[in-house]
Amino acid sequence: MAYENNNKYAAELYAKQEAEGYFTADPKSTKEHFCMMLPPPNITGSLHVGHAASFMRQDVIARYQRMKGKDVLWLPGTDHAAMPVQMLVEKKLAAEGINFRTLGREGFLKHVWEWIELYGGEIRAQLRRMGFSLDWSREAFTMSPHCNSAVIHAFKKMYEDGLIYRATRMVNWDPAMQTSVSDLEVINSEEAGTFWHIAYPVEDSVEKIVVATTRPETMLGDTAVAVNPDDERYKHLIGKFVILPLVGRRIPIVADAYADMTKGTGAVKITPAHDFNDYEVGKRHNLDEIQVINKLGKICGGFVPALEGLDRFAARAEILKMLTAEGSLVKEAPCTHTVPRAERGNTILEPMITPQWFCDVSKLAAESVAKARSGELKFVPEVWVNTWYSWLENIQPWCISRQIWWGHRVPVYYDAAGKVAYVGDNPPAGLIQDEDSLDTWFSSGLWPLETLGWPDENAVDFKTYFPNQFLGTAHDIIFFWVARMVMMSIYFTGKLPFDTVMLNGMIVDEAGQKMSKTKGNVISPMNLVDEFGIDAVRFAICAACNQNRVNPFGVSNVENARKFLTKLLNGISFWEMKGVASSVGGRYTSCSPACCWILDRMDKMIADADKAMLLSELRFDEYAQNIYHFVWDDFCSTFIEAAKKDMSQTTVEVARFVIGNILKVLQPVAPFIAAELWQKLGFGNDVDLIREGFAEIADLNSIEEEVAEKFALDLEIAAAKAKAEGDKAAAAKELAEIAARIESLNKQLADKLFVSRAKPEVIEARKRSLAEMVERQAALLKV
RNA sequence: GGGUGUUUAGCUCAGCUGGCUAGAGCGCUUCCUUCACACGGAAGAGGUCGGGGGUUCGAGUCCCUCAACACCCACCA
Repeated sequence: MAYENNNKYAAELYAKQEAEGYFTADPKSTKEHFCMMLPPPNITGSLHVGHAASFMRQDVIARYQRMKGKDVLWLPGTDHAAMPVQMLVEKKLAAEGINFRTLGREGFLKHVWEWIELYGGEIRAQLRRMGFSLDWSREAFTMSPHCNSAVIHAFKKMYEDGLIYRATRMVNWDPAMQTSVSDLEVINSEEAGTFWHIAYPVEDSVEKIVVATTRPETMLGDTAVAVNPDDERYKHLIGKFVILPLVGRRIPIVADAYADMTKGTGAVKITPAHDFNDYEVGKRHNLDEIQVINKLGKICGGFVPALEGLDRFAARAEILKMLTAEGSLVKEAPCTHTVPRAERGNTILEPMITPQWFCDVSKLAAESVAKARSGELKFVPEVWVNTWYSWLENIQPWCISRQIWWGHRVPVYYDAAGKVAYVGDNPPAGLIQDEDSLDTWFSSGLWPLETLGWPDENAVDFKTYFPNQFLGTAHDIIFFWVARMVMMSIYFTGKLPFDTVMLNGMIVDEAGQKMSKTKGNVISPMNLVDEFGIDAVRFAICAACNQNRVNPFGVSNVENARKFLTKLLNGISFWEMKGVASSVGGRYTSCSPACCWILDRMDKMIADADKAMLLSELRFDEYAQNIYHFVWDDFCSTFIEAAKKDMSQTTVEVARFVIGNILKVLQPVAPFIAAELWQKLGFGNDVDLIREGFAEIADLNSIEEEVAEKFALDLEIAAAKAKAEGDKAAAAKELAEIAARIESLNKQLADKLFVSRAKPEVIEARKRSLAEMVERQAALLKV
């Protein structure tokens, strides 16, 4: 009998359980409440193996906590994912020959909603296929009318409190998407580039000052050359002026510590409008900020008519040609430098001074740090707390506005004069709304609040389930999401949104490589489910989820899990033949040594399962491996073999008792096969296993424990004897090993320092070990 | 430049507050269609726990140091 793909059965059971409210939380329940939020995946996305692994861990927790007698709310939902969805729909329209801007905001959004209508169902169907025990009756969406009103409420409050403000500052600008992006969305990539040395003639002098740059196109906006005040080479030039080549602008030579004497030529061109550092230098020296690259990434300002309107990179080439022609380009050298690229779309970003909305989170960040320092906010694994501190302690204002259409629109309204006239919901007529939309993470940051009915603080769900007990998510969004939720919760409620955060590692392929489409090593969890069956995939994922930053995973993991399920089915089928389905089942006090032993092992297995599921531990790999080894090694290899030699009705009933507990421990990981067996063996209806109490230990008395220990030792001795009888050479080898071991134990026990300093239990253990060795030696010598 | 993590069998990894002969899965070798299971069973090979130093009766485990790899943050002339 082999484990076969049980997806059809799984789908039916899941549908039944969903329909009958088995996953639905009950605020009225007298049970302890346990709430966690599903990190909302992109509404138009599909389930990748990273989702599967992260959500799988959460499902194991949800199912385990339910069995432990809690009222569990695991709340599902999806995220509107502003930037990716905007890009997708823009692209789709472009393929149809439509420039999305010609549609206008409302027209474009209509297409977005149609797109969501078309593709929004996939991820939800996949979450169901994975068997995740989510409370679908409470499903949320970050762009729902309710979430929109929560966002507006939040914005208004933060605006009125002065945390949100509009300012014209330098931000990272994506010329392709034509929007600002936040610092976190910038990917710094090391790339090969060129250092160009350009000579700027000093006014009224034959001297020239040579500056080095990787971005010559920005020279059109230069308003100074900076040198280090201590730089002997340039000291005499400070306060003088240079004439900017090509442009003819007269710009000062300023002294600023920013100029690094060891870098380039020691003199640096200053373009305050297109470089973050230069922007700061410009502020210090009151320099003009001259914009020479527009929002489309094209040259503007009209300083060199031949370049006007050229793309920034085409302009670079032109400028180099012109500089060469006039002899100003004195040197070029290859170099590697860091290029800021957009996380979405990979466009090279352009620093740009634009008006944007900012959120000042410095105070909230400090409180978030304090909550972690005090231990109120816990991380699993703990190491992440350091990352938490280092980011939050150096936090910068968060640019929350985006110049795209899909997303929550900034709820600020202006009068005809362009002054802010209203902020919030239901604006009076005749005002003009701000064109910007909000960073997706602004609404995601409210997720644990808005999904429970907030801002209505009297909503039943909010009162019952907030704060949540737990959050599990991938570690790469600790800043984007976790930090924002914590800060927003602290701000609006004074409470943490949850007290334990599990940051899981990333699933990589079996060679440890990040999965990517370009590498072609992506594996689809849904394909695996189709091929191997849902329970095998679930078990495999659970067993692969260790606490490392990366979790290698591949088809072989699933094959292995499938073998295990087959082993389990076969082990149970043995007992079915012995009539286990019609037996009573129970924990018998007077049973065979093998029974005592299996109950003892079972107790350890259950205790280990409970330990692995502590919220401070969360060792999913150990949870799965624990079941694996108990079933395979203890229950099948040892217990069944022993029972074959000494079968009785009592043994069958102990077996039934053990099987019942195996199914309970298995339920969180492989719920469908567990439920099917539960019903087949007559324990109850399959739908109900999820509601059973978790496995409980048999709790052997000391006499039973001794019997169990003796059984284990006898097994070992019997195996050694059997081997010795068959193979004299092996017997001799084993005897030699035992003798050596006995000698070393004797030596240690004779060591006065050891005996005086070692802990008594260690000495006891050594003595016991010695006695066992002597017993084994005696047994072998008799052969 | 700052930080974090990793380094244990051919591969992927367990080894918690130091304590019995360092483990698992896969792979490998030999044998076995034994009546639950070949998605199986039995036996076996394979490790100076990254290098060096230290603390200790005792170190894979603690401390120092060096090295390699990975990732994060900052820099971005």
